[in-house]
Amino acid sequence: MAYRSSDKTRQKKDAKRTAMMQAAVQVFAESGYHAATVRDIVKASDVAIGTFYFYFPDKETLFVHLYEETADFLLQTIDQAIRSRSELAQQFSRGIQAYVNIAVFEPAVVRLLLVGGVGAIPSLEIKRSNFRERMVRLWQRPLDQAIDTGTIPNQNGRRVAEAFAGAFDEVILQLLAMPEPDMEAAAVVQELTLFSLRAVAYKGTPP
Amino acid sequence: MAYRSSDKTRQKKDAKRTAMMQAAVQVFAESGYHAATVRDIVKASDVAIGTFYFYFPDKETLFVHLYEETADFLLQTIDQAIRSRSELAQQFSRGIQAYVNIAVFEPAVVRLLLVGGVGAIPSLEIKRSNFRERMVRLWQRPLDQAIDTGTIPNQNGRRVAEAFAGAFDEVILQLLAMPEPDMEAAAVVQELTLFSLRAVAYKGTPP
Amino acid sequence: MAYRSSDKTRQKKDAKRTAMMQAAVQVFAESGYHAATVRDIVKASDVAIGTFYFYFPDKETLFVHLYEETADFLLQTIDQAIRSRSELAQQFSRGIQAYVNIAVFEPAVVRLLLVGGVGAIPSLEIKRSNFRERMVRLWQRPLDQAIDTGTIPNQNGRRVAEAFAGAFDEVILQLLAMPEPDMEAAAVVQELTLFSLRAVAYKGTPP
Amino acid sequence: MAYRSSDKTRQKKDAKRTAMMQAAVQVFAESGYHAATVRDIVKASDVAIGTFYFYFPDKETLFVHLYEETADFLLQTIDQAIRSRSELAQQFSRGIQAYVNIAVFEPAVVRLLLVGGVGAIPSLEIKRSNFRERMVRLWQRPLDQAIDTGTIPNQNGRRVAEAFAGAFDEVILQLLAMPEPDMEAAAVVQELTLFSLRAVAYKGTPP
DNA sequence: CATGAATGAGGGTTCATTCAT
DNA sequence: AATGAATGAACCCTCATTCAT
Repeated sequence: MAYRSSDKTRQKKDAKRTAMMQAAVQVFAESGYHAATVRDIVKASDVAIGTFYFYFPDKETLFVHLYEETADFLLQTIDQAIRSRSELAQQFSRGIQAYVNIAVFEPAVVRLLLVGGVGAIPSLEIKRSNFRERMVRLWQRPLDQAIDTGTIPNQNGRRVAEAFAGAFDEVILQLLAMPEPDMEAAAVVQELTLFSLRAVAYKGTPP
Repeated sequence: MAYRSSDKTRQKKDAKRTAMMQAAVQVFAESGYHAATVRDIVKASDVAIGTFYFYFPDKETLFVHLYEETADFLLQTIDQAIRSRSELAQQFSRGIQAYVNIAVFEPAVVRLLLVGGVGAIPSLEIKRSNFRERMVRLWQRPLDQAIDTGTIPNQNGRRVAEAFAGAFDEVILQLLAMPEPDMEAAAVVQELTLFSLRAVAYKGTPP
Repeated sequence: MAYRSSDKTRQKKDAKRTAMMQAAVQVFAESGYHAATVRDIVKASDVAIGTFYFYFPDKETLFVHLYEETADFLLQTIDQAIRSRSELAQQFSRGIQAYVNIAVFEPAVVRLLLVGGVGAIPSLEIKRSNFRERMVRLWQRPLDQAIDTGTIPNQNGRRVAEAFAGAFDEVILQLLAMPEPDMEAAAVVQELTLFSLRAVAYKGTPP
Repeated sequence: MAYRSSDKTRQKKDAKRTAMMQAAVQVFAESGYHAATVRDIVKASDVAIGTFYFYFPDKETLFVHLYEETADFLLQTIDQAIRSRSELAQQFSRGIQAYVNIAVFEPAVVRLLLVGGVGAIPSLEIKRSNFRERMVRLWQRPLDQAIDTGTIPNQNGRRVAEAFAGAFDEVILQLLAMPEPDMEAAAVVQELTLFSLRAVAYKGTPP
């Protein structure tokens, strides 16, 4: 009694937790795991340091959680974009589009995944390689399908997918390093799409 | 006599210094900048901690210096390999070969550059983007030449070079994650070469 | 009506307060002052942390209060048992019996007094030495009387009482450390009684 | 070379370690484990906080080590005093004498053992009960011998030894609470000896 | 030159306490 | 009355760096 709990209170608490997590993503993305201090995060969230430990068990757990959540979000978003089409050229076009979109609108998400977690923690290394693996598989699936259906000539789908994963990451990171990433986004999407189609010796008409 | 003695001393000093730097490269590559402690480095060098500060001003300076030196070594080695040939296909083949070679024989060098310096230090960020920039230019030069001479169709040489840089890095990192990288090295070189030639719509005969 | 209502309220409030204090005694006895957290106490009382501070000003004050209250209870119970008899042997027998009873039925009370408050807080030190002092005096009174009446030979009543206080505490603590203290309780009472009577060179017939 | 190590340096280091441990004993004895902070200890040793961690792995380990070392010292000293004689009265006289001596000359040692470690740490609880156990056995040995040889009547040697252990502790703690413990020391020894001999119904001539 | 004892700023975390609801 | 989210002082500990020997 008293305190009509589980209604507005709970919502507010969840909102705050979410806000703190977003702030944490920014800070981790900016400085990387080690350089980012809990004090930095609470400063960015405008709360006291004790509040951090009210919402999260510790810095490491939060980071790993954020990393996984963010990885899932990125991978699922791209995956859905790819799966929304059945033609290879469309699949790449959409997938790259989705990736670039996230990079432009949520640059911290991409930075967290690509640079924030590097060399962070032993316990994260496995998550990281897991993320890389899933990223590679993301691009490998449409490739293998296209090889099966004869849309593209036979090739090492796995290795090509690795190359794509690395290529897209680098180009997107370079894009984010520019003063106005959104200006270039469309061009990047198109060029990467054509690049990838050429790289797999795709003979159909590009999108 | 005197100059010889001082010469020897100098040599000895340089030898120790070099040994410590090599140990440091290993440690930094292994753990990343923050997780690597000065104590780890001196332990690996089998000297006292004071000795470290006799040879190097501080951890950060050493790291930055190592990063630059290592970057120079990698870039120059690849660059020379590329410049040793004049035909695009050969240039890529040799360049990739050189990169893979370094990765297989000096994995710490590659790890230091690709992961050890990520999110390490603000003062390193500029060196890192510098390194990325030079890496991109490395591949862009032969591309632009080939475009100029009509060997390959017109395309955004810069962007394609970025994609290559990222692609090669990722594939090489994946190679290093395998149990016996040297077993796969030759295949990786060939596949990456073909990949890159297809990606630029090269019509000549592959090497 | 009004006074009854407020009466009920008062009763309810007191009941809750009492319940919390009992829970606190258990927690303090279990972990000691420092290791016991306010959160432990409210968890054991099944109330919110704010409620704790509604009933008690702070952790330290509660602990001191609990300590004093518990000390009073223990000392008075033993004292009454002693005063219920006029013969030395009976007095010791009854006093020891009372002490052992409390230990068996309210072990937390004994633990709180004997170990929970040790090295807890500067402000408690005086209460602790006070408790020890009263405990000593408890046993000293019948001793001095017996010396006065010639029941036992002359001796340093104070020092002997100190020895008894310490002896009883230790034996009782050892008893509480056993798996089933109540099994041994009767034997402990008898042995301690005989022990103490011998120690004061009592020549009458033991109880 | 340089630095004639393992001679003066090592001695100095050991001396400092010892000095810090003594300071730590004082601080732990004064405040108890939890209330004593590492900063208190280094302040008492007049060194920086890092120096503490150069010599000791952490607070807990040091405390446990100190506790064990101190316990061994106390128990062995008393044990030797007891074993130096073969007659019960002499054994108790000497043992008590040894205990009181330590209390007077090294009060912190006694305080650390009797109050400093109470409710400190789960990992210490076993050491504590171990210490109590050994303390009891210390007094039980001469008792059981005397019972065997018929020097004293049959009785529960274990329980009596517990009582003695508690009695001596309490009297000694009370002694240490006095303004000038050494003034009373001799009287305490004599009285406790007589007390214990009476308590076991010893009929020979007291020392 | 080389050593390693010594330093202390700063990081992660706990927990008694407050206060708006 | 009761709640529990929020606070921040203070704790333990690490590690880059210095300096007397």
